[in-house]
Amino acid sequence: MVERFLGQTQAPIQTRHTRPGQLRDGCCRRRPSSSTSGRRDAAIQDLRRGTQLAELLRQQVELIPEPNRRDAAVANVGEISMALESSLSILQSGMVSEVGEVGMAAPAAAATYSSDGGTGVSRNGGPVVSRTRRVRHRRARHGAELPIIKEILTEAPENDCFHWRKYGEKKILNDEHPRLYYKCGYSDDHKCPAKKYVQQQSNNDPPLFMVTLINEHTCDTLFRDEPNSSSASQVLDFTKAPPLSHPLIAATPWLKKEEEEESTSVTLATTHWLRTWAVLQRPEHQALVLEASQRLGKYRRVDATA
DNA sequence: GCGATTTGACCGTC
DNA sequence: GACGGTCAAATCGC
Repeated sequence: MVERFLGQTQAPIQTRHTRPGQLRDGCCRRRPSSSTSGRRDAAIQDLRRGTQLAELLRQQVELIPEPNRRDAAVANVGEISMALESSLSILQSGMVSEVGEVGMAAPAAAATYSSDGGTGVSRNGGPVVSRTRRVRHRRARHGAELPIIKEILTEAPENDCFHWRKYGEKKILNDEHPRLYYKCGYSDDHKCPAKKYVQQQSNNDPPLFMVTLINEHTCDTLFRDEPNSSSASQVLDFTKAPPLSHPLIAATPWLKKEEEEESTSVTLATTHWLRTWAVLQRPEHQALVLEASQRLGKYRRVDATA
């Protein structure tokens, strides 16, 4: 029996437990729709397909024998997955609330949370109302503002492919759940400044967590090869990804200016996906993409004959 | 034995 | 003084 992917609910894809071959039949390209909701649905379908492909790619890069390059590649694919899931959240919520500065190296930019106590929407479509809370400016010990890279509402706060070490836990005033403090597992070895705070936001099943990421990782760049290295091809580098105005976006017919105000979230979400896709199209990544495609084709044939 | 986690104390900011 | 963030000793688990 061929399981349908598009017919699944909007529950998040549990990438950690997805095995090779689980990519569902039916995730073929959507047809552009003239309506805004149709375009939104189409974008959601594409993003889901992208998430499946990212998982497939992750399984491929995990076969890289060299631990350092493998970890860096897995981390980058994790960023892809986070970008896609964030984009899905945007589309399913119909609202966008960007927090902080987002660099090209971290395409999972958009969050479904506003730090002023606004509302978000869970990935299964239900509204998430965050309590009004006092938000203090986060400052480093010596008074400097901590750069918040992004805030993400997620059901899987651990699922970002980075190695974190917990260093504290604190009961926060007027919050039911404690805040957990993590720093990069390489903070000592490589002086990586990345940190993240995780706080449960709801008692839903599964619960939702607000993840606040502080500082960019520098540890993964240490693992990257030099530009002239012949072995650099298996490391995805988002710093070279095309800008938002890339022709790929302009060439997407269902993102024309009409109904612009309603298509903003579609555009943003699709931008993340197009950027991801454009990176994967780069020649140095073609070997991985080709292998993933071949495996995908094999699994589809298995599904089709099942 | 070693690395990760826990948790109370401490520190800086407001 | 209250609060959030971090430290570091104690503890846990493999």
